[in-house]
Amino acid sequence: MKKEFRSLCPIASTLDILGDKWSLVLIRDMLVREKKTFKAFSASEEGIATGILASRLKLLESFGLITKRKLPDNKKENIYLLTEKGIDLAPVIIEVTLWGDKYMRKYNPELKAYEKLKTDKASIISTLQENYRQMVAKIIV
Amino acid sequence: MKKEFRSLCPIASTLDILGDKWSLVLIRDMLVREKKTFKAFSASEEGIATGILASRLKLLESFGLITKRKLPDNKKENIYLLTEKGIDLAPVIIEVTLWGDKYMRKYNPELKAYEKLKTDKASIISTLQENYRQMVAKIIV
DNA sequence: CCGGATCCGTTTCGATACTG
DNA sequence: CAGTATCGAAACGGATCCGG
Repeated sequence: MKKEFRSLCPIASTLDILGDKWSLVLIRDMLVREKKTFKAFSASEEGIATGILASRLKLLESFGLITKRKLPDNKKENIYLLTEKGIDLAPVIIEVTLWGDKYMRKYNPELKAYEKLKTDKASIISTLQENYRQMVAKIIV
Repeated sequence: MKKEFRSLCPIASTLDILGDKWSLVLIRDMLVREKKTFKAFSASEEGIATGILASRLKLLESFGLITKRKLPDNKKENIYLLTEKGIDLAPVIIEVTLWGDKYMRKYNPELKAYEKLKTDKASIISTLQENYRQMVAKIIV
């Protein structure tokens, strides 16, 4: 197993998308916290500047991880939604979260939920993804 | 489950370490490809500049993800090894790899190994980590 | 040679102000 | 409210240089 595996993991091209401070935060905001608007992202606790936010949303859209649309009944507000490609990043987000919980625990106030997350990883990921899909379905009719 | 989960995932602080183009590439090089020297990292297919490499290694060391040491029998060569904290990033690397395989497949020449990886994720991660620990044990005696 | 520091032009970031 | 404009600060990346 080991040898063949060494030539794998060509993650560099993937990190062109994920390898920055904001992309994963935005995707987590969408998937876990169900944020959808420029305003909501902008108000994120981590404090992203509007210029960076705009460029990051554009990048994510260009890579097909999110879509941008206006609702028919609301002309002024843009809605950003994850595509399946973006929703599929849930496992990455969960693993990063778990690692952060283990080694940067000072930033984490809620331990119980993490225990559950660790033991029930797969089902929680599926639930998270399914919930998001249903929310999207309700929005775009 | 959903509501309590929303306040979680404070990944921003974690992304101060992981959220850049090179950190995860270096950790993958160490863990999966067993690279250990400045020279080896420098020769990585992705082409990192020496200045960036030096600063990145220093950063990873300062966060306790890697250690730097000289072997007693070789005074000129520095050896960089992952700590447990770094080895524990294996799940993240695997998930990023799998996502990249699914959505950036043009960069991936070996599909069979990925199928195995997908179905056998947990055991492959353990094996990978255990192999690395044994290699480290052999080196530092 | 190897590890890594330094210099320098270019790119990107981040905060704030501003516009439709 | 959704972004763009601007500008100083920081980071990048390539090349080169230096000590052991």
